[in-house]
Amino acid sequence: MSNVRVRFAPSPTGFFHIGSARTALFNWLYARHTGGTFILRIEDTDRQRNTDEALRVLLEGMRWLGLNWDEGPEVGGVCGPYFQSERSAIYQRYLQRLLDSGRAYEKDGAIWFRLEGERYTAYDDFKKQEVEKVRNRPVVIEDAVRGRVERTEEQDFVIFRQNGEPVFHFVNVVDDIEMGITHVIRGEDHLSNTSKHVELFEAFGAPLPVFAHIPLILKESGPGKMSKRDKGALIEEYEQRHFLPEAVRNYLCLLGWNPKDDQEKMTIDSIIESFDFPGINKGNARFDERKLSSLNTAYLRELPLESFCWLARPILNQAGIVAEDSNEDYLQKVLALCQPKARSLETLAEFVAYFFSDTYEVDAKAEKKIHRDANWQESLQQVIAVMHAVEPFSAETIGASLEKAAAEAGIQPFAWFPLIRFAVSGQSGGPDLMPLLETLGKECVLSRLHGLAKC
RNA sequence: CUCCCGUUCGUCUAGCCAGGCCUAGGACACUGGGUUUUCAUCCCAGCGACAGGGGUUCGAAUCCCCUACGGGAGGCCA
Repeated sequence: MSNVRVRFAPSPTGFFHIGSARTALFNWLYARHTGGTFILRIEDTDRQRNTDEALRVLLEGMRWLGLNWDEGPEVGGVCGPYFQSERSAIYQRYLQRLLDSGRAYEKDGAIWFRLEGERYTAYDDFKKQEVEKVRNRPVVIEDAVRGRVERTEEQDFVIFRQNGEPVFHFVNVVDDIEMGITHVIRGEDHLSNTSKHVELFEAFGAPLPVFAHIPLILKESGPGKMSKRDKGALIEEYEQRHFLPEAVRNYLCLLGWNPKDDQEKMTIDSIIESFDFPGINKGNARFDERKLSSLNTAYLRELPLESFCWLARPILNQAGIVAEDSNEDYLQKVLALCQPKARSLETLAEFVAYFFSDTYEVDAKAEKKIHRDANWQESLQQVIAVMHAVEPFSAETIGASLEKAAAEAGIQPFAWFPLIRFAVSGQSGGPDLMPLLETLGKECVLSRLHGLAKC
């Protein structure tokens, strides 16, 4: 156990943003890498939007990604409470220290932090007004990701609002001091705030934590960082779309960090082992769902069949494809056939639909392809004749019969495959054809072949 | 407007700190082949980038400066 203490300090907003999730992930990884402590602290100083539901979404998202916390809500810890709304007494104590040392003062009913330095007034083109500024010494931030960063804070800032509530900068620093946070890992959008925070740490005479500002996640298309309204911005979305959490987590690791050895699909243990600040990039990373999907497919394919079935069953039930009390053996057989071919759990229902019902989508492209062969009707009749004769109706016997018939007709047996597949599934792709036919059964196969012949 | 950060294939990135090993490597996507009786995997190949300009140097993707572009911050939001 090292003395590293990191924290993820989200404000419950009702959704779990992918950028927040990645910040949580990096903190968690660093804690696990160093054998330190990962703390979850809820920054609920804000108004009405902090509801129980908002907290639930957050905690569920954390659990879904497998980010367990060592101190925080539900698990407690020595530095509690872990909700800022319950820490008022601590903030009052710290405020008193600043008041006593003359580093805080009241103005307009709010309490301000006083910077040290020579005061003057200047016109602020952003605020479009005259403001008091301070000729202050620059704050030096030794950032673990970006190196030395200098920034000068030049205006006093509010630390307690008129309504008596402390503001983010104040509570954030106080809690980090109180909780013994050693490393502050957060998004680059906080880099500019860091000078305020350093001023506060110093005013309290507290040692500075190591700061590590990680790059932001940019939206997939268009300018700017990912915002909650963008597609793919919320962790809940991936859960609902049945992405595998290991895949999402793996992808998130790669957004702004890499192990520098060309590895991409990695176990979480190997990521924990190699995760460190030098591997974190400085430039922002653009989100790319295609890459996430390819990772997701890779994870899906290597799931044990048992796990695959366990995940697939409720999805198919919910989609109305498979009844709750359906034939277990048949379902197992279908899923075993489909796992190596399916791209995602999200699309699994449509992928397997034709196994469970005679009404299923017909792929227009596949149909066009079939019709392109002028003799397709004739071929279909030949296939029907073959299928009629197959007994027993097993993958091996069907294959052998087709091969024999094809040889007699002087063609390659696989020339019929796309036609057969389309006739029984309406698709151009899918599981291995022979086992597929065996699984559907003779009656169903013949009926569908005849069905297509009538068209 | 001010301040801070960044900039290698379409995207994620390796290389940059310790300049020559870079005709810039990998992955996703895309295209074309091959394996597979179909489908999918898999394999091979192709496509494709050092933002621009100056400097330092025998030599720069790598060091320095400028410009451009991108991102962030500048709330009694977090």
